[in-house]
Amino acid sequence: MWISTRGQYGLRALVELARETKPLAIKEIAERQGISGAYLEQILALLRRAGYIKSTRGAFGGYMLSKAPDQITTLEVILTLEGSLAPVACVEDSSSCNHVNACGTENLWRRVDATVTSILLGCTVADLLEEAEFKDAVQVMKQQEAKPNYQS
Amino acid sequence: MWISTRGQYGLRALVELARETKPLAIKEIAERQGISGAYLEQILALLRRAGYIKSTRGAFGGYMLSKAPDQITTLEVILTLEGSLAPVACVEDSSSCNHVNACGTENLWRRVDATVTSILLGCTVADLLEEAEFKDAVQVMKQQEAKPNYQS
DNA sequence: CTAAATCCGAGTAAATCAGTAGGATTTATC
DNA sequence: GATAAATCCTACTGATTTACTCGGATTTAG
Repeated sequence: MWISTRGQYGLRALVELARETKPLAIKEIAERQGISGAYLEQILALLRRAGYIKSTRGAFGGYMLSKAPDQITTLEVILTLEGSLAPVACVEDSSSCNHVNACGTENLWRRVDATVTSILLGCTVADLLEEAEFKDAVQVMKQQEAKPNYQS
Repeated sequence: MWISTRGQYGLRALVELARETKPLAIKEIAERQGISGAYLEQILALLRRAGYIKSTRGAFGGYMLSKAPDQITTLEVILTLEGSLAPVACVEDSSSCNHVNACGTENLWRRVDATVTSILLGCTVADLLEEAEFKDAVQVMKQQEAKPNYQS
């Protein structure tokens, strides 16, 4: 598990915010996700300072996205919350290598890094919301199946 | 940096072993890589117990690969040393999810996991050795370029 | 016998993770 | 203006992991 809960919770919180058009309170998001509100608060603070969300203080306050969901890539969010996604240090900073022999692993790690980066760059919060809403719809369909319609 | 030095050092040690046909001592590998011998020893113990290398004890002892380099994928080595490569917990164990709403991030993390896995599965120790030897050759060529040949 | 090597278990300083705790500030509503 | 509901901010903490170090037991070539 190399994406910490900070990144996961943050991304999922953005999806929840993308569902709404009015401010959503930490407490509400935390309940939907089944996680600690105080912890989520710290994560949302990072996302706010990075400009992805804006807050309304006071009663009936909460958070809203400050950009359109399709303008927020999962890459930037994860980089904001996790710092870096490089599999090994030398992918970020090639001076961090001190081995004597030529290292055969460099290309491998660069390829891994580039691929992960490209997947996350190609996936926005809007895409995640779409997936979540599709799952919601499937869930509703299954419930209706289980409950046969006596009216027909 | 989500691949720890345990995985990196272990993989690089295997490449060193793949260069040799006789036992190579920890001390020698550690010097070539510029890392701690006592730490490397623990890593090699894991690789030995997992069956990738065999040891010869006593004077003039050391380690050798116990399989052909092209029969050892980087995936199995990294899994042995790192435990798991799943980006998030629910990719390994779907019961570890407790959120209430549908989660839009599941497919994303599964895609990342599958892609990383496939890259590592498609790269063997032989491939890493080839890259290392290519770099060695380039290094030699550069040195000869810098030192013009007065005999011609 | 000795030197060189692996084998094995214990310990450890530092960093990170996943929170908890508590108080200050802001704001809508009564 | 008081109150309740919310964000804001900083500090602390227990558990785990990381990247080692250390010491000694065992094995083996010469």
